[in-house]
Amino acid sequence: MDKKEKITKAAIETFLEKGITKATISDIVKKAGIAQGTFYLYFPSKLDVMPSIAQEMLQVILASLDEKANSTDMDELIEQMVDVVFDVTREYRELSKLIYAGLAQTTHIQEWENIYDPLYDWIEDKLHQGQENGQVRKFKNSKSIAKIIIGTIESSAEQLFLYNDNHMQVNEHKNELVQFLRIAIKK
Amino acid sequence: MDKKEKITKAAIETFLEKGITKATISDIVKKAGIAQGTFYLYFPSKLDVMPSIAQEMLQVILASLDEKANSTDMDELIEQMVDVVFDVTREYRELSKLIYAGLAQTTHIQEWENIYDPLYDWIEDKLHQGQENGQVRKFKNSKSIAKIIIGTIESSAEQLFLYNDNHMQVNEHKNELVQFLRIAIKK
Amino acid sequence: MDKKEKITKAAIETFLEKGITKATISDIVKKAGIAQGTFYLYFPSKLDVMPSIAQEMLQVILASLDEKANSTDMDELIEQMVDVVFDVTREYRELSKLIYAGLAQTTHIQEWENIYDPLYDWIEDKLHQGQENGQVRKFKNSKSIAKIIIGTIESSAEQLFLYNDNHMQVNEHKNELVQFLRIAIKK
Amino acid sequence: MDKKEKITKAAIETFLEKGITKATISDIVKKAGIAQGTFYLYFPSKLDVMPSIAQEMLQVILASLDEKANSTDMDELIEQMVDVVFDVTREYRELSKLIYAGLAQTTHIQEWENIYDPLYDWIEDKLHQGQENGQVRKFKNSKSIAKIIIGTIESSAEQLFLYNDNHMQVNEHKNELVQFLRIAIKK
DNA sequence: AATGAATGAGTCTTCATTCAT
DNA sequence: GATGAATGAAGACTCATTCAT
Repeated sequence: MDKKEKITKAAIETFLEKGITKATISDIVKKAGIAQGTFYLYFPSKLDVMPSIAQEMLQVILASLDEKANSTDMDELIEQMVDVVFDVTREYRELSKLIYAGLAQTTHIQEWENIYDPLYDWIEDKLHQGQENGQVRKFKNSKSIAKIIIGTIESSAEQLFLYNDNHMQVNEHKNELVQFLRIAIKK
Repeated sequence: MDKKEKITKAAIETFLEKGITKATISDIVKKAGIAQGTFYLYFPSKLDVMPSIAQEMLQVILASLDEKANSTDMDELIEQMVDVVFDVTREYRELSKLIYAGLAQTTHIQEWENIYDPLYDWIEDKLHQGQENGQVRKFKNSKSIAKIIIGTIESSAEQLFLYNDNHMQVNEHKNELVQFLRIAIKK
Repeated sequence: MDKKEKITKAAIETFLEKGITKATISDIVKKAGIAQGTFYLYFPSKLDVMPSIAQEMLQVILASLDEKANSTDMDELIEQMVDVVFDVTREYRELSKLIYAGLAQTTHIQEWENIYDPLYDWIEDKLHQGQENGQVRKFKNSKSIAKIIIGTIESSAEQLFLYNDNHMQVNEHKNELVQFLRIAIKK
Repeated sequence: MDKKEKITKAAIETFLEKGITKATISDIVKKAGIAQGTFYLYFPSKLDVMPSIAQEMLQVILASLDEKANSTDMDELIEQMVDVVFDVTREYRELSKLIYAGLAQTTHIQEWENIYDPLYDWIEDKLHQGQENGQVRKFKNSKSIAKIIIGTIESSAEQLFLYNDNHMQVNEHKNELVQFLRIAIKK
């Protein structure tokens, strides 16, 4: 494992443990097992490690979608998509939090968009297939719809797993969400 | 104006100018015109001012909804709601950013939920009225639907105004979103 | 109970809990149930409460000596004295510590001497009685001997109960001390 | 001279000049000629320098004992010991005070015991020699006796030089003390 | 006499950054 | 490239003290 990767892994762990603000470069290098000065040979600052981290998170989502969301039936597919995003968000709950937080502090917004693009493409592709099957209605701008769908699912996942008040019933909410998306999309 | 309010106002200004991380308590008290120690009589730390700020932001949204989103026609109402959230997010773009960033750093998640509750109630109320008019379909859990709607609109607003890549057409996206919500909700 | 006494009691508790350095006037007034400013009506500073505290400690020792150290046999009396100082030091272990610490920080040394005087007098008196009985040898300066005796017993008590390393056998050490004093004093 | 030693020396000077409470880390580093942050590489806080200081004080006593207290006659040896402790306490009066004050504020009591051990050993060794010469009586626990002797001498020195009321005649008191110890120890 | 909110000078402490090795 | 001791600027935070009520 090269130094850059070592630092990224150590940064993830440290951010998860302490939060971005309280994490120090000293913590990171200690965990990475390298010298204080070495960090600066690879990253100019703490926050510049964020894009690499976001990249990793999205790869997990995409891999999981490829594996688990492949039904040709739109009703089923929507449920599978919701399940994947919910599962990943739940499993990487803290990692998600820090990505959202980290991005709001960086100037890497543009990179963030680029990182998300493949996910929007994936959805758009599925929508097109659904339209060909006659299961999905026509859209003026299917890229927008893709973004809306992802936004809808992710905001629910956030409410449930990041800002969870423990009063919300996960399954009940999920069923409403799936129903909501089905009606909004289907022909 | 009491000291707590003074501090909150000053904190908003300071956070907007410098960002949360770079803002110092020293900056805030200078702007508030109070002594360094006085800050600590009201808030234990910089981030503990965030809930008050979030409160204020939500009040703006609620006031704006009351004023501008009062159609009895569900199609129109949805567009009005989207407009309000879009307008407020656009206008208070930086304030929104800092709230999202700030919350991810605090442990005030529970408070955050309490702050948002009146907004969910507002939507739920409108949904019930729509159901009585026969314009809106029945839901198992209308609170969930309210949260989904807000999440959907806000995530779009975020994508457009906070993480905007400048490639998205605002109006086109908005129209898709309105359409999306109408279909998802209506009978 | 008047305010001054209230403050003294509260100061003792606070010093015991937090140590003198870390104890704040704010802590003391909170415990005393009075206002911040009220403290300054009775004491100019935190350390100026110390003499009152020392006074209280010595009263306990003197009362205990009067009650428990009254044998007319010098051998027995010495053991009783040692027992009393040991018992009091053990029981008021923390109070003792803070008195020793507090005195080194105050400028109330003179007061401290005055406070201890009755104790030296008590010992001197007993020595004179012993000399009349023919049990005690003659001294050039019996006040000095009184101070030496007290110093010897107290330093042992400190070693045992304040700076105790848990390796010293209390009884064995006490027996040596009693024997040591008996031989040093007796005819 | 390494940094740790530099800091210790500077701390001694600073404590002597200002007292422990009023001495600041800033004072210490200025005197040591190092940066503020460097202090924290060697000591976690101001009071954690105390054991090093105590160490140094004891070395002075031991060196002085080795040099000046080496008579084979017990009567003479006792007087030499008393002289040494009196001289050192008088000369390092303020240093002594601050050690007593500092230790009472730290949690380094165990270290304190370890620091004193060589002194107790020194005395014990002399007692054994005296027993072999037939000048000293037998003890059940000679370690206890060593501690009692040191305690007796030091408490006298404290009374005379630290908490001195200026009414005590040093020589007269010393003579009584020497006599007291001779009788208590000798066969 | 009593209050307690407000003060702000003064410290402690952290930590990104450097640079001689 | 790698190191890590040293730096010192920068901020957080405390708390004795004041004073209008």
